Amino acid sequence: MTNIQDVAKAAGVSTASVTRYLAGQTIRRADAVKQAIDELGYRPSHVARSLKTGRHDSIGVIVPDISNPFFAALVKGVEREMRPHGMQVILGNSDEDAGREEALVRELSQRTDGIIMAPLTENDEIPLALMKTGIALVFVDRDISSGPDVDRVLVDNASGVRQAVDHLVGLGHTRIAAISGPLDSTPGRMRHEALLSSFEHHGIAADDSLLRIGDFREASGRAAIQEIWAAPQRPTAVFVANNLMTTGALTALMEMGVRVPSDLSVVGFDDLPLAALLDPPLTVIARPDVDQGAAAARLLVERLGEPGQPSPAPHPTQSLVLPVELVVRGSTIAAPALPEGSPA
Amino acid sequence: MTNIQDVAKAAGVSTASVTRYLAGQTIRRADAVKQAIDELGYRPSHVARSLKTGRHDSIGVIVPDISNPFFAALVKGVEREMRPHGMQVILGNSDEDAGREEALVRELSQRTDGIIMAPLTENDEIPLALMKTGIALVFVDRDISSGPDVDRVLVDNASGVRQAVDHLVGLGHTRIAAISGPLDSTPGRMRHEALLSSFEHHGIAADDSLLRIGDFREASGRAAIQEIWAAPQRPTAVFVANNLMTTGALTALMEMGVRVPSDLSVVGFDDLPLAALLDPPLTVIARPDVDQGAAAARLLVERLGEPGQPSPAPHPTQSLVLPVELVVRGSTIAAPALPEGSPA
DNA sequence: TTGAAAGCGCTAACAC
DNA sequence: GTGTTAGCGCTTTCAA
Repeated sequence: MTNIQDVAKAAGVSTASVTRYLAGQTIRRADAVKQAIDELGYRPSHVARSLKTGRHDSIGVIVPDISNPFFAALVKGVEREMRPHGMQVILGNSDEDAGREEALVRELSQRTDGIIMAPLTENDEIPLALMKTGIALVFVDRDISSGPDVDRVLVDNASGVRQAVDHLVGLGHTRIAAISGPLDSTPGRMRHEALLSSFEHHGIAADDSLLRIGDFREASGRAAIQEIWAAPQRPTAVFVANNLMTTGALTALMEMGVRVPSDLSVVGFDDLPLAALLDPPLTVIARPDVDQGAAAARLLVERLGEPGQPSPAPHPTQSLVLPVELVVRGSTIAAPALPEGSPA
Repeated sequence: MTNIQDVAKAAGVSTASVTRYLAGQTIRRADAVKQAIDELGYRPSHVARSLKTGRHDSIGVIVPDISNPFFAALVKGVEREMRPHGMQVILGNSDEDAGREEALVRELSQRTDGIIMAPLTENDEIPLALMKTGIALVFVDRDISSGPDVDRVLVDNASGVRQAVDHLVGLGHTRIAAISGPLDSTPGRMRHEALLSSFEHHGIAADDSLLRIGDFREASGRAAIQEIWAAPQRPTAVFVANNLMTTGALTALMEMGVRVPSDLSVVGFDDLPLAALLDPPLTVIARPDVDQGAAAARLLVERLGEPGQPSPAPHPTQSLVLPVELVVRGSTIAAPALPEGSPA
């Protein structure tokens, strides 16, 4: 590879002048340098530059599952926001694996100026270690319980669950099942807690045989709904705490011959790309995905500044909570008439 | 940050010995070095190491659209295959934008030892430039017309289209519409060519009013099906060349009140995560996604070798063509009885 | 086995 | 505005 010395020699200047030219400063022999660069096909070594400056002009995004459309959209939001700032976005997919998350953090913290991540669990200690290295950090979608001093973007999980439960109760449902996410993750815990408090608010008794905890993956949604449907008293509606588990639950229901919504109303957290095309179209709590990523990217840019510019002054961390929205489609209908002898 | 000198000093050895320890060689004062590393929390600088060795122990994957489930799955396959080899996977999403693809290639070629990519078009010159830098390269899913000397993994597009057309013809369809992909991309061109030759093989006249070219994105599927449905003689079946356009077409059909499959049979290329849950369940050509990524990763590993090991001897490039498979679900049924006066 | 020292390619004082 | 030069942190000859 041709290096800066070759260019300097060819242009008859010092390497310092080439650097200055590259940095956009005005130098006398700019044309000669430009020509030398073009002719030699010179590309500055990113590695050498990083070693010298300690900057990388890139950021990392670490998500638990890139094949979850929510995270794919989130990443898109980050990229769109970062593009005009001249920062490369490097993506890491931890595949819901703590070991892999750690490897990614270790790796990306050496190649980037800042990291946007959705920690696997609230007890995740990996981000703590990261913060000590001084790299800029933004949590998105998920939080950790200790170490509050980080920028973060979350959605209003509690409000979403409340809207879902209100909607079902408004349709006359009282036997409501739920498939929650892992209680050691922020969205899992917040949604589950909001569910219980919504039940309480509406005077609905929490029936353990109708409450299941999954792991946010498709298979756990399948298993959970099968158990729920085997309960002594079946529910008339079910709330599922994320998109993948909803998919699993719907598949299992179809296989079991349970008709949605006549046998069972279904409302899911997270919109799905094809939710409107499903049979029936799915009622969901939709939350911002692209926007959530973009918001996280903006927080990071505020902290890092633009490439080539001096870093902005440190400022207090920010917590953003984005609103969510109930989208009523066809998978929720009024509860069937109460069987004889039921309480009002 | 603590560096190798600090460790060497603390352990009372030279930096060379620390390097040797890190490389797994046996040195006399190994314990002291280990202790110094632990106490100081030393992490070798990846940047400095890369500058010196020219290796990165990581690979890049560049896809046109990470929110396309096909590419998300492909990336997953790459990561799963790479993990045991100790190589980090860095992901780039070009968002179907040539400028962004170029930026990613420029960036990742400086941070990785090899790149797996799906070039945007067959005329894409970016990979050619990349090959000149000597970095290892594997094409996946898409190819470029010039510069054949690259490892590649494709799927049997022609066979897939043939299976789809055979299936429709077998159901009695003769007025078959098609929404093809961009003719300057490998899958777009191959599928379109296979379509025309399948038509010819079955004696079906290609009707321009039923043939549309999209861009593999959802909106173009919507627009195309609307145009097709406005044709003087409507089709009884449509073939759509990828998943996103299929989604768009189905949405538009629903909005137009066209019933699938009674009004129109639909077969799509690419399976969808929710294809079985759609109304009706979608008949598709399913192709390997995770496996395609894993295969590409394997080719790259064969070329690069393991981190820390000497590189394997160069060997001829390989081209893999993976089989695809027709999955018949509910969106294709027998063609309606011919209107009076039609030819047999 | 070990240490000294050169140098990967670049940037940023510093002196002119 | 320009050139000289030290040095970012590491690996790798080379001699011992």
